[in-house]
Amino acid sequence: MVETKRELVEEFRRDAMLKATRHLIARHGLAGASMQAIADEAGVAKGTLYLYFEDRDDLIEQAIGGVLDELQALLRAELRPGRPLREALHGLVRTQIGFFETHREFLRVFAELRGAEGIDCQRRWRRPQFARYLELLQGFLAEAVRRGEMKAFDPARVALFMAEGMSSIVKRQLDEGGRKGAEDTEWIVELLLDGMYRGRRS
Amino acid sequence: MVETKRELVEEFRRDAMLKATRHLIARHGLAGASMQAIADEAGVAKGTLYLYFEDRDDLIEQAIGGVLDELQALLRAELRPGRPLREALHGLVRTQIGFFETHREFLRVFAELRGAEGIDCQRRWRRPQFARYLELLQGFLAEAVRRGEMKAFDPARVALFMAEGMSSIVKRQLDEGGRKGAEDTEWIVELLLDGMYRGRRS
Amino acid sequence: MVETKRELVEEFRRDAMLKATRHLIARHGLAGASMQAIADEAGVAKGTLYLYFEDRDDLIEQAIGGVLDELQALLRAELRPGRPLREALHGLVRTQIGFFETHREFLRVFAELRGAEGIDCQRRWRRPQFARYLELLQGFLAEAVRRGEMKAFDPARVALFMAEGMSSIVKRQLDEGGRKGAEDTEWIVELLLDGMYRGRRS
Amino acid sequence: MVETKRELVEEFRRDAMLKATRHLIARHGLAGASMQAIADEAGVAKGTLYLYFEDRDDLIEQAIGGVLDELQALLRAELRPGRPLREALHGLVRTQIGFFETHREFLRVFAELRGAEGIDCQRRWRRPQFARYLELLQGFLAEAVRRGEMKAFDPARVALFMAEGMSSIVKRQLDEGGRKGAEDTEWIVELLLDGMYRGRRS
DNA sequence: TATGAATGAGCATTCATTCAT
DNA sequence: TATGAATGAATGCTCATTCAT
Repeated sequence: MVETKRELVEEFRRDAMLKATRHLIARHGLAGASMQAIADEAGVAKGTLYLYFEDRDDLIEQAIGGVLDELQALLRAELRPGRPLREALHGLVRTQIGFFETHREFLRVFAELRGAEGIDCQRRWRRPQFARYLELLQGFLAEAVRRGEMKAFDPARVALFMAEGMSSIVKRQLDEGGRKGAEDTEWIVELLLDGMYRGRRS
Repeated sequence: MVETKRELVEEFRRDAMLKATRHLIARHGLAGASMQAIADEAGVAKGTLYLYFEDRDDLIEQAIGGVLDELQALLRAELRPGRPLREALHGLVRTQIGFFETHREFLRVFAELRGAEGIDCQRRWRRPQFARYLELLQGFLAEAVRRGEMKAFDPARVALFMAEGMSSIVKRQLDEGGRKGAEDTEWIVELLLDGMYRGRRS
Repeated sequence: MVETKRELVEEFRRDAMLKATRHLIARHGLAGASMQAIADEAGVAKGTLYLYFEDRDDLIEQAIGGVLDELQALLRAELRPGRPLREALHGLVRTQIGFFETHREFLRVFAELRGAEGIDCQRRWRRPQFARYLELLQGFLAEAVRRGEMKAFDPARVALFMAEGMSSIVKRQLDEGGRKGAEDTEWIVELLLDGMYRGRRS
Repeated sequence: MVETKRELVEEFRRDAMLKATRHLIARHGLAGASMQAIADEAGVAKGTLYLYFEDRDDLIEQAIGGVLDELQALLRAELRPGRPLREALHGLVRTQIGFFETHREFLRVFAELRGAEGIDCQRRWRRPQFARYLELLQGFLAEAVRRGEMKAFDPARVALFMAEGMSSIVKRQLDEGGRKGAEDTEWIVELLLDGMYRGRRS
């Protein structure tokens, strides 16, 4: 029982540090999240951060990873195998938009993560988070192609295209203060499924 | 005449600095472009950089801006008013892919720029470059909507969506060493115009 | 009785801490004996160290002092007043070499202690341990001079000279893994008593 | 000419830093010679140290190395091959004592260097300086043995013994403020050559 | 005008010490 | 009494910016 209490306190502080980290990254970018700044924001001493996390990379990895894991789980539910493409896509877009509306602080990280993809990644954590997200989406699209519900586009490429396009929209929406998640969901799904062309089917 | 000569020399050095900056950013990222590294690469002294540019941000802004201006001009030619949507889109995608194939060094910056969009502009340069690019595209789409060639989607949103999706594809393509610009152009245009859906027109 | 029992326990823990300290110093040098490392090695909490010792300096002083006291006692037995110089010197060298062969871990500290001798005693513990050791030796030599068995060299100087020379030999011997204590004893005694010169008595 | 002036200034500052380093080591030990402390003592900014030296190790190595090289050269002159043992030894002791009387700040470093010999040398510079000094002495002794002027003691061991004994004497002398270099030279040479024993030749 | 030596604030990280439990 | 989480000063090092030459 005593142990539980202590653990609660620890969990609380740990969360405060992770939250502070995300907050700072959201406001000032990865570079702006210095250990001192994080400590100040979290209301602890600099040294305390090192009691909870290995080093800066570890702290940032966990701050980012936790949230992305959550998103991952939500999307996995929407993209369950066999679901009709249109329906699944609708769920995907709606979920992702909703997620970022609650974690708006997180869009910047997401963007920086994508930006750093692929080149000269000395930061060990940058890679896998976004990659796992893409694989999920790609897997679903591949199945849709097999089912004949989707054109024979390369699922990996389309997944990337969608992910980027979509999150840029959410980001812009939130930057502008709007909250038109429902509307956005509609046109994005239509654009992706049926295209923007009004003319005769080409 | 003497004045002109001096100006030529100045322009030459200025260009050397901008080129060095772009080169370094391309190879080592924004963080790798330290003032010392830029000065060395450009063959000038560190202090000289401050005679031509306000500070590091200014230098980087101009280094990036120059290239984006070039791209801007190319795209403006493709998106000339009245051009059929499909044709213009084709040209847009092809041009942009081709541009980044020649300036592959530049994709990283592009990504980082987009990542930083909109939040906390201590970095004052991040904003306008990408915005101008979008406005161009958005203008063309608006006209397509007016002409009735495109569905009544918000041109600003679609422009953003397209731009992000497309550049992420190019980035990935180049990261992987591939050179399938022509193929990519085709499916991207088809996806955007007609959607990925294989079923009956919805 | 209860009190005695408690005292025993305390003494036991105290010893564990001192032993841990010596162990760490031996393996990783003074700098490697951090409070955390000592606490871990001793199986107590960091805070507990401060219940038994004033601060780090105090702990280290006592850890070192204990061993030196032991050596001191051994040497005192060898240097008992009136013993013939050659015999006593032999005993001294043999004892000291033997001591360090069993406490090899300790030579490093010994060396660091001597290095720090005499200057700027922010480290208050460095001084007295080695000094006491010297006084013992010096006292014996003074007597040998009085007895006319030794030349009228300043006993304090000779004591120092001997002590340093000797322990450097042991240190080197052990560093190299050798175990030639007996041999070393012989030549050191001969060098000190009769010199290295081979020619006629000068 | 202009170049010469600049070089002079640089050499001057460089020397100030090296001197400050030695001074601090002498007063507070190696650990007390932090980059900030050295910078303050030398009257420069912390960053300036890194313009002249690779890193802390480099700075300390050079501060120590330069002086030891000088000593090395002096001793080499005294120990020239073929010189009679007594004469050479006299020169050696006198020179070394004199050297430390002018570089008294240096004795502490010397002692710490010897202390750190042989075990767990992560500091790359600690080793070679003292070793080279010993090899010089050892070489001379080996020759004296070959010539039959010295007893068949192991020259390496005797060199070590002498070096340590001697420098401890100088150190003590200087710590106490005395300046009895001449006297010390005499008894040390006699002790080493003929021993301390007053009785009949043994 | 051009230089590059000098600066010092800032960074991530360590560790002796304190103190609420 | 014993604990170990929390602290924060200190460390080695980097780099954008300044300024005497």
